[in-house]
Amino acid sequence: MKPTLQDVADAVGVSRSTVSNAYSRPDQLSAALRTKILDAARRLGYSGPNPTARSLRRGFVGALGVLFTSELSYAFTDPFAVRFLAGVSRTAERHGTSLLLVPLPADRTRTRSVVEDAAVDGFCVYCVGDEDWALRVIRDRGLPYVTTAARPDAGPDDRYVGIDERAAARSVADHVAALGHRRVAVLGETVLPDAPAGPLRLADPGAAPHPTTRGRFTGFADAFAAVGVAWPAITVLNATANNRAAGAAAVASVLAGDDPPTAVLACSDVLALGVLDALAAAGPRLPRPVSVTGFDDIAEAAAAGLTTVRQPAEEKGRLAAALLLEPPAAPADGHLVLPTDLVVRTSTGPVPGS
Amino acid sequence: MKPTLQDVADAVGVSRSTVSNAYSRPDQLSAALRTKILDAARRLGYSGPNPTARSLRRGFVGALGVLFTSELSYAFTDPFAVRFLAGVSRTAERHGTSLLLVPLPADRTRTRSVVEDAAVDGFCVYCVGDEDWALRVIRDRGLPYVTTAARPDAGPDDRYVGIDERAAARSVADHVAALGHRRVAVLGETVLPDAPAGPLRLADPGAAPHPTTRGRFTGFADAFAAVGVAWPAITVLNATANNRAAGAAAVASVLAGDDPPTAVLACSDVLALGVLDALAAAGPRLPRPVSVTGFDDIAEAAAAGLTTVRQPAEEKGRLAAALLLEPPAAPADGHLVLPTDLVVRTSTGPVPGS
DNA sequence: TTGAAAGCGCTACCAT
DNA sequence: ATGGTAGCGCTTTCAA
Repeated sequence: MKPTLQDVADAVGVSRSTVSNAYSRPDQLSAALRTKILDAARRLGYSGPNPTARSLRRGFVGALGVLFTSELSYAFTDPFAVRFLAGVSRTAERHGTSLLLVPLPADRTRTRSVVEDAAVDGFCVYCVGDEDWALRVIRDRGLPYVTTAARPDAGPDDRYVGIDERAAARSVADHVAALGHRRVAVLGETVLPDAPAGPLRLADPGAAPHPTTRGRFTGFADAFAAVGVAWPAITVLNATANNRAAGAAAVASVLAGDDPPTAVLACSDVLALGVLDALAAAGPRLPRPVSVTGFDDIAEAAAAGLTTVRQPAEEKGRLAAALLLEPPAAPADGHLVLPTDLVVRTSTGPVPGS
Repeated sequence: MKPTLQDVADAVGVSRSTVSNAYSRPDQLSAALRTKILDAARRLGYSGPNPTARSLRRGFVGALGVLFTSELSYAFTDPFAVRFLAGVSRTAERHGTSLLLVPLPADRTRTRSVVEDAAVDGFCVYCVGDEDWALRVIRDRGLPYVTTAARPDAGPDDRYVGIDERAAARSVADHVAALGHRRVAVLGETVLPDAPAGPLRLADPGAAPHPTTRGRFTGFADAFAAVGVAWPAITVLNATANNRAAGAAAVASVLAGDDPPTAVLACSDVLALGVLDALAAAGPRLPRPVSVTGFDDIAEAAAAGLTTVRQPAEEKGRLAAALLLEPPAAPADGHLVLPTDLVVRTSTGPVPGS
């Protein structure tokens, strides 16, 4: 049996409070007594107060939950997510706070979920897809949280650190439109639940259930509407996951068709890189070059010459954690809207023959 | 005040045990009563048992600690570390286990450390540098743990999942030696504590304090000894961190010298990529091309044409977690030695003029 | 500077 | 199927 604080107290002949103080409030007892206690502890094999018991008693844990509403391994697979986490971890480190990465089980019917059982003082929720369920649990638990995007069901206590999705998307779409592109496709991930890879009917950009996709599609639509291209004339492409292969799969059929778009605007860089892969694979069979844009500006984007919108990934993570860990950092309304930049590289060019 | 389980029990007029069962052991009470309890809970705003109290009572937490003996953000910055984590998270996910990433404070003198306070059931320790202190804490706490390398101070209970560092290093060094290289440099990170960037005196490869560096240097030495190049004839280069820039900085001075080595063998791909950067920067000033090798085979290695040793990064993480979460997975001796492969690309070639 | 008392919120065992 | 009892290991008033 592991010894407890009580055992140490007994061994030294003092009370539990004193042993507790020896660990947690060294200034509350004489140095001599403290040494004596610590020595006895070492001798008995007592390694300090039990963290769980301590948390229970104190009422807080010293850990921040990080929730990815997707497979947990996504967090380490997607370059943007990794940089976000790097930012979160930087803030956490400064505070000596641990990070609890919580896997969201595919099976939500399990009686008790990991989110309900997470011993944390708050949550950073990285929004990808359908996190409403998890957010409800977090709210019910009364835990503070920060999301990476404005939520449609946001309450007054909701904090987030995001970007102006619509304006950012518009900036890159304006660039594409200015190059003369009129036959274009937009590409998002899980545009509609359970949709297959490839073209999709979407009545209007606001019909995309996920807020991020909705915001970006709306920005794309704004830009093209301004040059006379109405939404129905735009091809909507669906990817079944946010990765390169899924991006390639999503455009495959339209690239194989006989009148492919002259530009594809993707909702993320990884999807856009997938489009570039598909283009390379289709190669000489294509009637003309296709412009491609991404979103995020991950490291790989530069190497690939991808035109994209840069958003400050690490900063987003740093601030998300700071909103929780450094309350004064939070502005009155709890929102932080970060700047974005259009980054023009070689993946976009004028419409062939225009 | 948040309601407690007791409040719900009072409201429904049952005992605490019954409410507890409603959440944790649904089969222990009638469906009707359970529904009634859950409804009352919702009405009162009770969101389920307090995770901390539950852990205290049950004696386990349902979380695995992951310890990086370095800045926590290193975990998300180094490509190899990220893939390792992806593997860990995959196993964790399968078990519905959370991952607690604990930051190791630079300041180890703080009375109580995050390692002592981490509420976890075990630890995956990613070895980089000086983790002895942290390992002692973990052992003292009596927690099971797995490291990513054999530890010199390993006890009988120590489990690890690693590779044969020495043999792996030898395989790539043999390749370099076979190409005729005799004037070579080896490059490691923090070869000696607090050493500056650049050349270093190291009496013999076994003198490197860090086990991984020691193993790899020894393998390099083996290969060159076999072709008549003794250790003292090999230049030892030190990088002050495991990243590209540090790799470049480490070789800068020897590249600027008038008799640079014909090959540089690095202990990691990121370091090797840094050497490639330095080579590119030195460019035409160099008397002859320099062969470079890495270690790990991260994604960037392929793009850069880097000759390296592949080790299964994700697998390492997956198995490390499995050793903890699936005890039967652990072989009797608690070790798992994973295979490695020499991957020859374009960064190595025959000695010029040989 | 030290100690006694009073729980933190829950679950598991054993009865009924 | 349900309830009573007895802590899990600790910290924090408060009084001495």
